[in-house]
Amino acid sequence: MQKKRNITLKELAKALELSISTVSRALNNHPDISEPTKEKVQKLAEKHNYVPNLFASGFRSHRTHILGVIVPNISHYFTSTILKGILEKAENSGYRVIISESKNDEKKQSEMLQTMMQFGVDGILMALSRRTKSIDDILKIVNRIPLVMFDKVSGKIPCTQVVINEEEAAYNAIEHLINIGKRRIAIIKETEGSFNSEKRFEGYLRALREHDLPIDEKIILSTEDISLSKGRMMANVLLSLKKRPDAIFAITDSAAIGVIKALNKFKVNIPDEIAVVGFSNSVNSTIISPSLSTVDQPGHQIGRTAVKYLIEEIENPKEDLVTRTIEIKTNLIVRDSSFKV
Amino acid sequence: MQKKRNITLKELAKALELSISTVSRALNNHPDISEPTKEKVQKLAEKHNYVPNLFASGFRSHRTHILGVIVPNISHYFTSTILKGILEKAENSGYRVIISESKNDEKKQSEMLQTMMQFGVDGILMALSRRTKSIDDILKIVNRIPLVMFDKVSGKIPCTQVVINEEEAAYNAIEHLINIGKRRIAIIKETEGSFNSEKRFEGYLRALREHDLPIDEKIILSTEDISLSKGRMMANVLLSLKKRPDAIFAITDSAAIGVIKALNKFKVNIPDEIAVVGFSNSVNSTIISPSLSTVDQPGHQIGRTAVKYLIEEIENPKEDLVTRTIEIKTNLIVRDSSFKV
DNA sequence: CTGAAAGCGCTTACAG
DNA sequence: CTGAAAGCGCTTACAG
Repeated sequence: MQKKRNITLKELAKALELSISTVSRALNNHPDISEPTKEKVQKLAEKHNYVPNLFASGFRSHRTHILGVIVPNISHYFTSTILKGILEKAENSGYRVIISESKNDEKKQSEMLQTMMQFGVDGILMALSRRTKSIDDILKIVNRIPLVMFDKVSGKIPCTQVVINEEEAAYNAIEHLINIGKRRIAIIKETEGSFNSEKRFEGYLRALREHDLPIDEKIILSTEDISLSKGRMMANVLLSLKKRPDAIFAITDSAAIGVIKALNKFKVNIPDEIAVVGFSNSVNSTIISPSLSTVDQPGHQIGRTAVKYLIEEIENPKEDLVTRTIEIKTNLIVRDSSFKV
Repeated sequence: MQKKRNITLKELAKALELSISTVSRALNNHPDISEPTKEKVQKLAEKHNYVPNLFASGFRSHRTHILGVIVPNISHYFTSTILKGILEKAENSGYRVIISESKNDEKKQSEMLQTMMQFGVDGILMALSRRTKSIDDILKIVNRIPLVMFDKVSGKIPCTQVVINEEEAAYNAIEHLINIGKRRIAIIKETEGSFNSEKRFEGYLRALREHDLPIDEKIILSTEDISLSKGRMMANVLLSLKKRPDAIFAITDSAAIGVIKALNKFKVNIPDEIAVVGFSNSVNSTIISPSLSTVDQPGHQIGRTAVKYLIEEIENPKEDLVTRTIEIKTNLIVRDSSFKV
């Protein structure tokens, strides 16, 4: 099929017996152009459904108005709410967004960065893939175009980082458990110390310390990839202890849900015998029974904020690279799994 | 900060005392160029971290290698699995993907189409937003660049459409309920006849008819926006009937989960008293208790397939526009909510 | 095997 | 108020 090409400035100019420059200016509402000319041009442009070729103008002006986004997994619910925020803010600011999945694969992540550069994106937003060992490729990027990181970040990369108050959020969750009378609180975290897992663990430790509760290695469990089935397994481990915990804090909702499933199976009363708190406020937390207390992470706001800072850096380039951390506040949502013991 | 610009062909040419043409050819592995020259060029390019400016080359060749994707809601789980498939297949085929949300807003959808055109995407993938009244804007697009629709489609748009076997899937679900001994099967569908809702309803009707079961308007419920809370409400309505149904088929998982929640609340035994079947196989369907029987929609495959056809049309332009429907098979997943009565 | 030159569609400093 | 011309970075038909 002979796809109709978009009409160009040149063709409009010819039809109007004007120069390309004049047509271009008329369309951009340049003050130099007379009203009658503007009208004439704009009318014809409309009639022919003229759409400027952004590739040409972007190419000319060294600006593409495209932002690149790299996330580990697009179908992770929390990630998708961040993306929502990113899309919304970007579109409202006149930017378009190219999204890529790194699939938690470091090599893939580097490739993505590379192609994003090739496409001449104006800036990059990214969440680190799990187990990113080498940040060399990222450091190279940082020197070339603005980069803003979110969620999974690294303090070693000099750029703006938008994160939640991980440590404090965990602290509040543990304090809540203490307030409802719990004294022996287990934690399920990640083996490999990711930024997020470590911060949450720190919050856990601080809460226990500040409330003069003992820290017991036996109820500090770590797992490689934290998931529903791992949560279930860890719960079984905890149930088999001589001194069972009276609360379990899992650093992700899916693990917490696994915990609840295991407790339900063994008819352990939640929250009386063992309370459970998760992290994320994913949809599932209201589906499971009893409903899960969890930390609400405002993904939408994280996305919007990250875009805001990125565009700021694109439009006002700074002299030096600095690590700047923006913390987004979270809320603990108390549901049945930890409600008044 | 003085961001380092990418090095250009011109600069490479100058450094090597070669012409731009030669450098370009060497980099593209053109057979005309001698081995020593190629090596020399490629070595220097690598050293300077040369990345071709795809904007320039795309602009030159009228091809951007960017696909536009428009979906109603990115954080809908099923959608995100489709996007996963789209991203994967596109990237493997050398295309990048721009994603936009229409938010089920028709005006937004038209705007998105417009900007996608401006960005010179090579083709568009889209799922219709709910309640799209006018398809004029879409018909205009179809004449200009390849368009492939998926999931929420319209028979009125002449293009390739990738959908699941909606009617058959619903038929199979109902037949399964009949096979486990159910005779009075209710359905919860949408008021405004979306393509998907209508097809599923047709499957429901055909199954009842072919098994000589009566069709009773009282247990055919419709709701505006089908959601968990609406599912709950509809279940309450059904429970209040003199002649209760012995099974409920909800055309979405979220509604089905609402149904289960309501039944649990009234201590109705699932599936003995009332069996429940949903549609989508969302994560939630394994979290709810009892676990939900549901139709698995292979989102990943839908996404991959849609991209496959789109690229085919981009690379081999056809003379005429035809409506072509590709059906992806689904599987009924039987879980506790409808297991052996 | 290599180079000079045109051109993709647009913007903008310069000239009048 | 309008136009001619350069140039963004690349590819490619043409020439040698």
